[in-house]
Amino acid sequence: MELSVAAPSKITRNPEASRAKILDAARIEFVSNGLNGARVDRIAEQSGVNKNLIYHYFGSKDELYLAVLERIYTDLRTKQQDEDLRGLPPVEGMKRLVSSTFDHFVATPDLIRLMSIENIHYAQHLKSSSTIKPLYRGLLDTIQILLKRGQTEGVFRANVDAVDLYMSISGLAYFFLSNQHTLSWLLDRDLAARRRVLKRRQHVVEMVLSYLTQNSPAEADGADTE
Amino acid sequence: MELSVAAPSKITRNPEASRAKILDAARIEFVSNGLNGARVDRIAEQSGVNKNLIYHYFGSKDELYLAVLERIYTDLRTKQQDEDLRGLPPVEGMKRLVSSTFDHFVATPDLIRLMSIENIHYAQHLKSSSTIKPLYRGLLDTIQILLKRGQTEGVFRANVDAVDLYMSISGLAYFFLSNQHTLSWLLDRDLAARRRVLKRRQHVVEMVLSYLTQNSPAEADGADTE
DNA sequence: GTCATTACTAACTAGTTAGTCAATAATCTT
DNA sequence: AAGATTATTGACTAACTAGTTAGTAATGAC
Repeated sequence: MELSVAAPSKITRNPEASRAKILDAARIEFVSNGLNGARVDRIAEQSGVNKNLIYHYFGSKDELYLAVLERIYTDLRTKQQDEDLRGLPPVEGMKRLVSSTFDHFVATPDLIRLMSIENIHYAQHLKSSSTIKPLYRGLLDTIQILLKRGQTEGVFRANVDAVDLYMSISGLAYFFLSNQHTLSWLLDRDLAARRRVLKRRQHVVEMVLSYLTQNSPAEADGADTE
Repeated sequence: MELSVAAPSKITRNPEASRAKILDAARIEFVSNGLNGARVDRIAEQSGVNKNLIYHYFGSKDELYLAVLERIYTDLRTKQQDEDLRGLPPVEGMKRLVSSTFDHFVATPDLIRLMSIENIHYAQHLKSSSTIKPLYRGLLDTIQILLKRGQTEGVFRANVDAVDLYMSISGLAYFFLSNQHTLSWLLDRDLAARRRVLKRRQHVVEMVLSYLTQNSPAEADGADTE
């Protein structure tokens, strides 16, 4: 059918290419339709391979979904080179950490959607993955290092929990993106518009930094110092 | 089969009770399994009515889902009596707004999950609802009123957008709850534990308030004053 | 070159699932 | 009390869908 110009061999069989095509099509299918909405037949059709090849390589729909999940999480933590930030002055380092987290979320809508989908399923697939969890250690360490140094230098407030801070940095960016469809409708704003996104980025950085750089108030209601 | 003691009439037919039973079962089913994972047969079984009665009252699975969605959104905005806060001193009013938003999210996990589910579906059902959207106007007005007065009194920073602030208040609480399953696993913490939740509440209030009460820095990178 | 392995395909199946049909009976209308 | 309407049911169906069976052909091992 197709007259190939050069291409030495590998015309009839190509396991790596097939695997990759399946994974790419699966990612699109799962991200667009969720786990239950995704159709194995559609993945086969879109990737141009026979359906049974999917089962040959991945075993089941759920295992294929897990493969997609592992890949996107690994990509996140590989690209997010936060170790570089550890040497920077604390304020500068935090600013960069917040904005790069925000930027990566914006650049990878698939990640946001898969995280939501996975939480709808009570993280049951993630929990069966051995590769994803270790990726998070480094990020928390980076936060901890910047936090400590900022506190020693007296520019950051005391008693900040690294995990809480991580959740706030992520949450401020995440919600805006994960819920943009409901929010855009309810608030009468196109949150996907470029200038909205940039404005939001600015807002998020400012919020995190003002929290960190303000002296912690002693009189916060109901809080006993742990 | 069942010997009823008193109960005057209404044994054989009871449209309102049937509708309510269907809606209750549907809520549990959609919240637990998502839109695609939910089964109409299971809703019929759990509510104890014949499946066709569901179609008689609600028309289709999607319309039933919308009915569940409308009800939970309406409940949120009915219980969230933010109008009361408008008369309070700005700092106090904001503190209460943040903590009551947080508390309502914590108290209504179904709402969080339905919001996530709806966003996975690109808010297509919400957009076909006429009842939900108007509910949000009042909340934004409350934020705007408190914001303005705080700025006039000189306790809040200038140039805060009410929509951005709303998204931050919600986002800080929402992410922690909506993604608690992945986060608990990845961060090695039981985020559902009572003391974690209380600590998080404290953290969120402090973050929003420090942002509001700190003077806005002029030197924020890349931001031209609009 | 033979044999085991691996890549790949077409056709099939058993189970599910949203939605319907056809009917009965309770309640409302007049 | 007759007739229309509405609540309620059990049985059915057409379409779908994850996974399988049984096979062919290319590649690698020796």
